[in-house]
Amino acid sequence: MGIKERKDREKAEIRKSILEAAMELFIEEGYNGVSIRKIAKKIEYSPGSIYTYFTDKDSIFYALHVEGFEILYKKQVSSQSINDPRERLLAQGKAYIEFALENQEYYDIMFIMRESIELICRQEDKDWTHGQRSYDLLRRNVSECQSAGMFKNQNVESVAFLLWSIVHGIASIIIRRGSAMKKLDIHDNQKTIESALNVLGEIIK
Amino acid sequence: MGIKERKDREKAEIRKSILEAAMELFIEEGYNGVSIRKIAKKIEYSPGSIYTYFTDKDSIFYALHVEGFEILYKKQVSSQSINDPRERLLAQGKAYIEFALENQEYYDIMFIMRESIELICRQEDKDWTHGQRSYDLLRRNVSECQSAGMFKNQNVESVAFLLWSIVHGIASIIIRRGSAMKKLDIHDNQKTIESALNVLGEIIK
DNA sequence: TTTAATATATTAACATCGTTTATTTTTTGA
DNA sequence: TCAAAAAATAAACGATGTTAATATATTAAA
Repeated sequence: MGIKERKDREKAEIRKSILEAAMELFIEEGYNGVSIRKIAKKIEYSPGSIYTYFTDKDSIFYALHVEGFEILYKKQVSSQSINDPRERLLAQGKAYIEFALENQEYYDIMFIMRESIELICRQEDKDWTHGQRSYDLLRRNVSECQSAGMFKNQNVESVAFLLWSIVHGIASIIIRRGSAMKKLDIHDNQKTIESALNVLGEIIK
Repeated sequence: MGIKERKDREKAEIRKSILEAAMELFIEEGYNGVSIRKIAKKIEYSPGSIYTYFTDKDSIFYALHVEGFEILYKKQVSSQSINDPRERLLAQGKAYIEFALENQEYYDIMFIMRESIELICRQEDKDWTHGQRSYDLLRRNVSECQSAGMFKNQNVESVAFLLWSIVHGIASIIIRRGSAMKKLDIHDNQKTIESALNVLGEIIK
């Protein structure tokens, strides 16, 4: 029964090439550059064929959103090896922002864009499978920090939400307002992030 | 010379009605619900007429963005009356988030949306006049907190950027991921924000 | 008041978009 | 080899932003 397997493999390959083409167009030409017709032209298929692999345009972005969470989670896990809970938490924050800046388009799709997020709500029955896994990691780290004496008299949920807000805030401002920041006397993103995280490190005790 | 004035007034009124129609459509039907043709129908003009008042669709969103900053700045100024610098800073943060949640569509246009922000970069010669004013207020407050002994050994710019990131993070997560949050065991936005700000208040010393 | 100039409004067209349907081509399994 | 199934296509639909040619008001000067 190797034939069906090859078939599946081929289907998966075409699917992948659609996602690759979509991502390339998104990087090169922005959101408006991503059209079914352009994707089709890029992979040398007819526009209609795309609908054999994806139900609509939004679901292409949804698939990219899933890809993005895979990358993020791997990165997060690899920063989990640190023993000290406080250091581990800070490293996770750093990894999150690093991911966001190294994969700005993925981050946009995963956390900022209207289009993909609207679909997620439908697609996942208002659940949020992929984000959940990453968020659970954060919660666990916060909880372990608390066991180590940090965040006294604080709710784990509140702290986790606040920390996520902080790193998301930093990442999304830089992604969306990078050029405006230059006029706020913020010139070096890398340095700004570092010092912001330093302030955060000083502050979190 | 009252004629020219009346003329200008009339022009301004039509302009305003375009913006009102655009905002209504945005609130009622989301971004895709805002089209030149629908705006035109709503104000009983032909689609082409819109272009007498705005160069393109993006510049309509740009105008809304400017409106939004007017509202935000007023709100921020009114929370400036508090004497204690630390309390004033916290109040400003609260006012910021309050504005964001009470005017989610404005906030979206001002800080999250791709379309309007892309234009801002062109329109304002990569400057950011309207945000600048609000950001200066934040900087001043941070600076005065520092004079009062807070944020020792910290850079004003870094602290300001971090604080902006925090409130922006909270606001934008709730606006974009409100439904997903329910699945993260976050049910009451208002309570979450309050306790997140409480943690922040505890943390900031 | 009439007329020329100007500002505003409209219509119709263009290219593009996402998506669907009917049709054709290709591939599969017996 | 051939019927059935799957995949790919072309053509069409309605909708979009925008523009150019045209028509209609409105204004300022004669």
